[in-house]
Amino acid sequence: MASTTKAKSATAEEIAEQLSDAVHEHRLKPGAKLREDEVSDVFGVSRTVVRQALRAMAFEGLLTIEKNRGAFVSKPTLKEAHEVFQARALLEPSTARAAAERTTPDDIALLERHIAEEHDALDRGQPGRALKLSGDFHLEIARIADQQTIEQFLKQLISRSSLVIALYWRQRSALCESNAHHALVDALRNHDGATAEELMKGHLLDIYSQLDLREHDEGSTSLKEALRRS
Amino acid sequence: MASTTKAKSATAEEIAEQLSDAVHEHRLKPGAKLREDEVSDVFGVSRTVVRQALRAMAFEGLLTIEKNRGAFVSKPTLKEAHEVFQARALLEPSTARAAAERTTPDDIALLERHIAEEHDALDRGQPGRALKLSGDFHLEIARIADQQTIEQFLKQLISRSSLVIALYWRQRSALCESNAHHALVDALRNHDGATAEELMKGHLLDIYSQLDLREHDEGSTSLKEALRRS
DNA sequence: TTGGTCCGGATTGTATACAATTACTGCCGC
DNA sequence: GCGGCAGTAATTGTATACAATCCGGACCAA
Repeated sequence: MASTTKAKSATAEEIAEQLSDAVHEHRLKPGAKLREDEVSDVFGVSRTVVRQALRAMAFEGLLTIEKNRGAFVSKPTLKEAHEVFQARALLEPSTARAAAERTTPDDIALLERHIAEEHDALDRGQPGRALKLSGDFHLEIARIADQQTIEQFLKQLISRSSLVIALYWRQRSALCESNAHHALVDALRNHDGATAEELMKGHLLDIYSQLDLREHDEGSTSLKEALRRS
Repeated sequence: MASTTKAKSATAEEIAEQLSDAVHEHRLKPGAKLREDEVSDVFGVSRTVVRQALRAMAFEGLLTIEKNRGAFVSKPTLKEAHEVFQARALLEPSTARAAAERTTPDDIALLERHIAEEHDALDRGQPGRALKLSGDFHLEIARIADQQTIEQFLKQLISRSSLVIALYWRQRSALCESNAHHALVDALRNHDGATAEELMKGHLLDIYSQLDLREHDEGSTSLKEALRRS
């Protein structure tokens, strides 16, 4: 599963982060199962630590743990997909406004480096990594706003957004959001809170509108799962 | 700690819920330590299950787990206190508006029963229980709005609010919020989203303004802890 | 073939044993 | 009395052993 069989002896946080990255970059796709002793082999720790990591990820919404069955990468429903972006629409614009009033030159430099990395990843044909960086960009804004609580929620929402994108993204349109991020940085640099708020609102709507939200059959697995839950 | 030494063999979720109730009702106060084998004795399960419960509570912000030291009921800082109510101000008014459009007569009956219980608890001299019910009232509104994601966040925010209130509530003013809740129910019954939103906004500001947010020394323990972190 | 049942293997859930770390007490020197 | 130091008890962190549950295939009967 992972690129290289990694080093031994890791903490639960490190395991969770590496697995989270894999999910964010769509190397682990929704529905994939994570067996405990498989993960424990890869990371060279006991199942005890692995279970900590998996449960932590479940709490963030990345995994869904079914009792006696195991941990699976979550498959957000259409309803959950809507809810995620509704919640983001409530939290992020105000946060962007607050961030604009506190942005320092260092922050600007960091954000611009971030965008550059994002472009770089796209050029190298690593869309998964670009997507993860794009999510981190949004997180960075919450950090600048110095709102740890909201940042924490946003982390979960962005994680779930990544799953939503994996499931419902329209293939035809490439991710053209880099421009939106650049405009946001401009607003932040100018301490223009109102514009930052509006840009963020529009940016979220833009992503939202690029999702395919129609009801559709989910392939063979959904039938089995539907029966299981009967 | 608990009222009666409870029955044996409970699940992690049950343990977390009972402990959470104790925190919400201020029977477990911020700073209190929860030892693993003590809890495991009370509930008649092994430490393994207890640790699951404690970690789950830590994710919700109720507990803070310090490595090799144990789990303590969280003591939100002033900054965190502000952040909690800022986040609630972003989430709850819109949610109340959404709820107003979906409220059913059954929901109204439920909410009114809820308020009655709240008054009852106050009359019986159980302010802790009244506070918990008050928090559940807010959660109920998110449920009516059919926003599970926001409901989940709100659960955490209300938990933390309970801790904030335990630490920063001005003793002099009794909790007079019951009227606010009643007015909200009226707005919901009339499907008056705009009014519900405004009432919720005002209600949150009301609670917020009743907190004592000045900087102040935190007593003897903070010194020891400050030294520990040096 | 279809349907059902039973059994074996695989996987997760729980308890326990052990290691690592911390806190505490008592003692000593000053 | 005060501050440092050591040894021990107490507590948490991790690994492992065992129990419970689930999945899948074999087998049999209709």
